Amino acid sequence: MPSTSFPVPSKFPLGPPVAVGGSGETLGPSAPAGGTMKSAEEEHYGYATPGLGAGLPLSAAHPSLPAPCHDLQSSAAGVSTVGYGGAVDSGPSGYFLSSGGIRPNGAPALESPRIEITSYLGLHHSSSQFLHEVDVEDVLPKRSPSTATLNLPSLEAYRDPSCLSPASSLSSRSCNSEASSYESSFSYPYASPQTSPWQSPCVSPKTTDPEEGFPRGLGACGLLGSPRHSPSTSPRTSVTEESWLGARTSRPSSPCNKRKYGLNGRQLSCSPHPSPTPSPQGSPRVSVTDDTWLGNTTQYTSSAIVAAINALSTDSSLDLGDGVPVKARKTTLDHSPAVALKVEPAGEDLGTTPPTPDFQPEEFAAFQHIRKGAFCDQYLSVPQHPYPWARPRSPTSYTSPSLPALDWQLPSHSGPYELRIEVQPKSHHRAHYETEGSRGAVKASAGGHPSVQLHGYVESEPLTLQLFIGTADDRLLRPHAFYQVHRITGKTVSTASHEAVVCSTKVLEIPLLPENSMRATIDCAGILKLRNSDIELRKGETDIGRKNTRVRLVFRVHIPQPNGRTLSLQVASNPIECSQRSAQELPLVEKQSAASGPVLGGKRMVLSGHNFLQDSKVIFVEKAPDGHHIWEMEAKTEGDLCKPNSLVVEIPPFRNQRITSPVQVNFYVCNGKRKRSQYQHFTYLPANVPIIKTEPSDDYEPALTCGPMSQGLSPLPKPCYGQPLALPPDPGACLMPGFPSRPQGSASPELHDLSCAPYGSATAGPGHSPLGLPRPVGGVLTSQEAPRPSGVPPGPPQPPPPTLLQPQVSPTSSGSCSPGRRPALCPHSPSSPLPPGTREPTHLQPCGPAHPCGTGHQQHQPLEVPSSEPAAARPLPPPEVREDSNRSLAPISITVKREPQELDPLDLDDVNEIIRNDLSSTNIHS
DNA sequence: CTTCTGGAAGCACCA
DNA sequence: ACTGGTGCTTCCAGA
Repeated sequence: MPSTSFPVPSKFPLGPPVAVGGSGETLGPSAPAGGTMKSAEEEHYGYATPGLGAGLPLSAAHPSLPAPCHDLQSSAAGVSTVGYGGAVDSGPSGYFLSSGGIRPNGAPALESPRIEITSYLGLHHSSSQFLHEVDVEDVLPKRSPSTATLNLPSLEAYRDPSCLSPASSLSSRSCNSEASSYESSFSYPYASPQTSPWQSPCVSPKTTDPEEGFPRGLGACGLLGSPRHSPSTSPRTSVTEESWLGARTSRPSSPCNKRKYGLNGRQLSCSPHPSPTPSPQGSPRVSVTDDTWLGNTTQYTSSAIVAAINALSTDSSLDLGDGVPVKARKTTLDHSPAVALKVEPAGEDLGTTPPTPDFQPEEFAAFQHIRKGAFCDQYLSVPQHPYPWARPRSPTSYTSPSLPALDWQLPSHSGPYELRIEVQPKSHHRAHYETEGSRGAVKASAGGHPSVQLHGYVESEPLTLQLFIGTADDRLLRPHAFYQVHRITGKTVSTASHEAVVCSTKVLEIPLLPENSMRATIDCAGILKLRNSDIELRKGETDIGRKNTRVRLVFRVHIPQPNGRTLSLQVASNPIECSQRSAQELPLVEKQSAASGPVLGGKRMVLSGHNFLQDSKVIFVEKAPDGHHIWEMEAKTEGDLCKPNSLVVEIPPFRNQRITSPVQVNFYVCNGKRKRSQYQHFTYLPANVPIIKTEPSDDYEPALTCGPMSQGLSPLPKPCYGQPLALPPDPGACLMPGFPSRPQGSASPELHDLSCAPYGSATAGPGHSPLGLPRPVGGVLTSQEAPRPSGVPPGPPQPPPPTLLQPQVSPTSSGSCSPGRRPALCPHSPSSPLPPGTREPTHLQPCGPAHPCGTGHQQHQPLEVPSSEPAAARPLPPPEVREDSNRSLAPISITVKREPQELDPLDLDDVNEIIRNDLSSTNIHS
């Protein structure tokens, strides 16, 4: 493990800043050793950690918001502060406020003690949890300062101890542990309190911890964010807190019983104890649970209530909040109880997290520590880890503070820079469970390993490439709740890496060195599968794990800018099927020869992928915003040409030959009742599409639906959500420091729109997620929030008033963590499937406010507001953008271009009428 | 001996 | 309520 520590530390610019602040402080207090290291780091970096913490401000605002993560992110953004060091901007205050109680003090306060409470498995009840939280908060303050840093880590570690034991593979554990510790500190920023807990655990325990930690952590973000709805049910409901805990516990327990629902349900998790099996873990989990519990219980009172309310108000939010948030929140909230309450309502998650933000890193750390510590403590109190590597890490960890939340959609290129995946990973990679040994690093389809390169960077300063496991569904890209990146070490691994935890999401940090042309070979990243039962129980988790087995590798790089800001770029790989069974049976479309075609159909399209059968069927589907299928048509396939890896289909004519603007539909390959590929995007172009289309709006709509996805070629073009590339809502997002960009007015409105539409539809239809964002409390957010959000689409179904919007936005951002919330921005590329990676802000277009952005699912898509993005982001990207570019700029026009091909010069008049009708209709709908 | 894998058994859930 | 098909996890065993 330690080995991992690379020399790099210094190299990673980011790390230092972030980590430093939080970690350093925290460490110092609690663990001498660790502390020292961190402190050292901090010194080097000189961040203002505290300030950074401030970055969080947003979060504070968000409090209401659900996702802690968001908070973090948002906060960062909001703060705009300095990139790394970030200053804090006013944000902090905001945070505090928002956090309400959060106050720094409070936050830290988390009372580790509470942890003890943990015991309370029985608590199940949320109420109890809240209570805990409260307590914690109270406690925190006290400790926060001193203990916080070090202690937490230690605590966590200790807690995790349980984890430790459990853990299985060294690599992971070791990594985790190490990383985790650091991470935790770092993470704060991002992660909100939530994170912390996780992290801490992870960290400390070293080995095992990691896993546990992640899951939990994941839960926070992932849960929130993701919501898959899909499947249906979502277990999580009840448990939020518990779930977190449970999750943790459960794993360990795995042995025991997996899921007994009864068990799970609650306590069982507690069962975590049970988990013990996993030995270490068991306890750890327990602890965790405890934590959660505690948190819950304590805070419960107020927060619980609030949460409940919130939940009611906003579904998605709720979940989020519920999940991890609770604790986190609580903790954070704790700081300011009153506030907390408020927050919670809004978005639990947010609230929680945010609070943290406020606090200085230290505080966060404290929180985390506390939590962790609490948990851990109770269980184990092991000394923290050695920090040897700690320092090194710290550099890496930097990210946290002001960096954009992991669920933020960021562009892959901006100005002269472009982050590109030179070698895509294989479409299948069997993830390993914690109970199994590692299944190795993700490989490239052609052998070797994926590789990523940052183009356009001419500085001599090394950067850190972040890697985390993201979702691959139609929705916006976000950390995957059920999968975590797993650090692979060993003789076969040539790339140095270090694990960090951000918002409960494990992030692998890999050095990008100028001497290597800023290129990194990803041979150190495996994929860990978390048990569905563990994750679904999380408070905030809305996604379900069943059949949610596709992921994408998400790479990020944060480039310091002369103006003190940080430009963040992100690119996501093609989807990777991680299920053994699915990989063997489900058809997978990796590429399609055409992303769009005339409404008349008749053209052939070649699909390449896996598991195609002679009798495979290709079904084209048009979905309404609410998710209903408006039209379904089986395409003719050429059996003769069908091969396991390729399928030739004849594009069927669209139901409406008179469309005036491109219409995005989906199609999938079906090998049987339950053996369907993911939806792929396809855009029907008007037969005549004269350029008439003038109205962007029209175009947009269509585009929205799918557009984004197209970027890449990605096989998966998922519909709207596509996330793939989504852009960041705002470019600004990209820039860490000042989120100023965000503020950009226009954006916000748009966002709102998006959010509204998307969310609404999203939720409605597919069911997904929970977008519901809490509205948050817009008020709460205040200015701070506004900034950040830009990217994020607001969750709320309906757009709030302008003012609110911003706030919401921010919340959303914060919410990013939360599933529902994710930003809606989407690139417009209409149909074309964008590669995941690509996304540019610019590309994004705002969806009409009203529009449901596209089809139901797509709604999420949002739109983006290019303008909103900060200059940095904005810079359009270089040509590379590809499809996106087209989209981006003028979605409409672009579309138009396409159309021409097929269009006939038909009757413009008719066309115009149609357009008008469409518009009017759309407006109405909207 | 450890790690990486492929295969599959068992159990629980979904239709 | 029952049953078959699926999907998720855990185990086993070979390389």
